[in-house]
Amino acid sequence: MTASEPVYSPEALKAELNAKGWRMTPQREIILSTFKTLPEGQHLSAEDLYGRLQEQGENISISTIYRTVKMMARMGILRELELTEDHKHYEINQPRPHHHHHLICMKTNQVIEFKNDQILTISQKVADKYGFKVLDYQLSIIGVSPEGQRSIF
Amino acid sequence: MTASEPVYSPEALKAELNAKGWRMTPQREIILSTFKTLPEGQHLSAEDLYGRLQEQGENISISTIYRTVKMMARMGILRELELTEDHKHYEINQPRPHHHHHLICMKTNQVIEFKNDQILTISQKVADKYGFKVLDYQLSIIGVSPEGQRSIF
DNA sequence: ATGCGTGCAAAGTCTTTGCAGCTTC
DNA sequence: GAAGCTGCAAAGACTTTGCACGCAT
Repeated sequence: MTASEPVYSPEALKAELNAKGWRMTPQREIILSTFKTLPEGQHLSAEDLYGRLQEQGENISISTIYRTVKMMARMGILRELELTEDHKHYEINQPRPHHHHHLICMKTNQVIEFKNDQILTISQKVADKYGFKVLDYQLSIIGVSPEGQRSIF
Repeated sequence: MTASEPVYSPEALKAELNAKGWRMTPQREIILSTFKTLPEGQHLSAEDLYGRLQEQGENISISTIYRTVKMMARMGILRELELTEDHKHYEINQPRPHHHHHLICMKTNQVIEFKNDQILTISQKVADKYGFKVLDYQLSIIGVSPEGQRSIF
């Protein structure tokens, strides 16, 4: 998937998995669907997703969750976000105009999303120069929020 | 430190630490100096740094290294990089024109640096809008390199 | 029928923390 | 002198892996 193709349907996922000799499973479909219905701006860690599915009565093991989100990130379906905390977060990888970036406060862990069209252009130009296929592009601005600036430490 | 101030000297580090009631130590000076003399484009994980210091006969414990790089990242002296591997890398946080970004191959873990002046402008505009003080800004383009594209998986 | 995927539990990797003694201010 | 800092070892958090069984193709 390039940055400007539509979000995956279950059928598209199945087709791509099968093309690689892999398989569609109920677990993979549930996980994809969970991310697709997540409100914009929400992102889940593996544990978040596990808890959420448990609440819904879906018993998908934590191993499968880790395996699946990593696979989907490698396919470009999910974005792997490194916010300030010590674990990864995932969210659906949406094309413009939904694609966004993150402004992160190092002190409070606050995360603000923002959009900017120039970044796609810059990213594609750089990727083209080196012959890379783009899966995702993220501008992360790391700083200190107004609240964070009020504390000395 | 904002994105356009000069790189830290030992004296500047000491001054800033003291202002917060903290202290300068030989370990902190050695670690700062190691990053400052690192060739552009090199970045070290905590273990890398530990090994490198061991080779030089500097016995700084791994705990101190973790504590120090995290502290320096929070101060804006080091950039914390999340490449594709499962641990963080650190490098000195340099102002323009040395500031750069990363193009990362998800399959081969290859990392290419690139520079782009627009990104500073964009970042400062976004940060200003929300009243954030900028410590670092990183555009990470995640994709697949030409070599990576040749393998099916 | 084949062999990929899942769940479980165990192991692994990276990172953090409690504490006693040392060092800096 | 007071308080932060280090080193050590132990613990902690997150993630991966081996294996047997089940399920998609």
